[in-house]
Amino acid sequence: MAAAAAPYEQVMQDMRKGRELAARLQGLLRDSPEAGRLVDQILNAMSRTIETAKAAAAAEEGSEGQSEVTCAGSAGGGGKRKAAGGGDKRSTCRRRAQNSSTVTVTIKDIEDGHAWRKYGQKEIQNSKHPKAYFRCTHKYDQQCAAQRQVQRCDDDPDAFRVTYIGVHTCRDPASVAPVVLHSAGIADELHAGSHLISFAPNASATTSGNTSQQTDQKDAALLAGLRPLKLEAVGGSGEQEEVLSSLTPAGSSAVAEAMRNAAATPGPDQGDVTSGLQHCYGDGFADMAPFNYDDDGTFDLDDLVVFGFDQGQADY
DNA sequence: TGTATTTGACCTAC
DNA sequence: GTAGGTCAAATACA
Repeated sequence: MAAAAAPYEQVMQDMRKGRELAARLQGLLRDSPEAGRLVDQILNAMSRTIETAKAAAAAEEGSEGQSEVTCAGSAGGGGKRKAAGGGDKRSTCRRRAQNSSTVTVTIKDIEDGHAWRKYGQKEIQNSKHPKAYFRCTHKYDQQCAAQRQVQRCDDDPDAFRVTYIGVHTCRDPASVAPVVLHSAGIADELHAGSHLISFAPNASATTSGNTSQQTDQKDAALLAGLRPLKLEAVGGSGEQEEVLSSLTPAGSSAVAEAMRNAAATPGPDQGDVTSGLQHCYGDGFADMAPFNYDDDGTFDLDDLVVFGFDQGQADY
């Protein structure tokens, strides 16, 4: 327990900073591009917070130290699964509700500026809507263990219940913002590998061919007011009611455009921006809740609903 | 042609 | 035994 004291201090420090930044952001969000920079700072602070918390939790957990959700490289190469031998490699990897930070939030817009790759979808018992499973696009090239599960709310079709598992450790070239973090003191504390959201309209100064090409086109679609999230209603057969797909790195710039064109676009005006925060804050705040972050510890980002949280060490 | 998504099957936790 | 989570071949798309 003594070992957790230092991380706890760090946690509290970061969270206070997050709250302060959030308060500032509220005032700026309306029409200032500086909101973008603040968002970036908040994301990084939260990311650090979560990592610190995880470290503390791991220390307490002792031997249960592995906090990542998945085993890197277990599926990267390919090869048939019915694999031979007998020993299933995944048996050690696949755990339900693993000991990693797991946060569930309810948001209206699931766009969060990260590149997600859908790897599965499942009908869930007692739920009208299927649950979609996403992992970070950079799971294999950067060993980023972040995952999320998205399910449309039964009672509010406009809302999504998003479960974030793990924290991004990747540095998405399509998401890295050309935003200069020049705020005194703050930028220095930010470290590489944390969340970065681009608020630049053309963040396609990337060299990875696949994303640049697709990003351009999806940005174009986004500029036309479309969301990167595609919802396909599949009525009739009743097999699936909807499919969540196509979250792309382009989303980050979509947010920027949504901000810029908020007045002119009938779409999700600032909601897009706050929704990015929603998950961010949901991640951070909910994660920190067990650390007694604050009595009334709300960020006043009113759209955020912390639906619930599970500590990584929760017994399952 | 390369990449992302879909989807059925498989595997594990409960 | 069932439900949830993941894999990977097939397919779609840009």
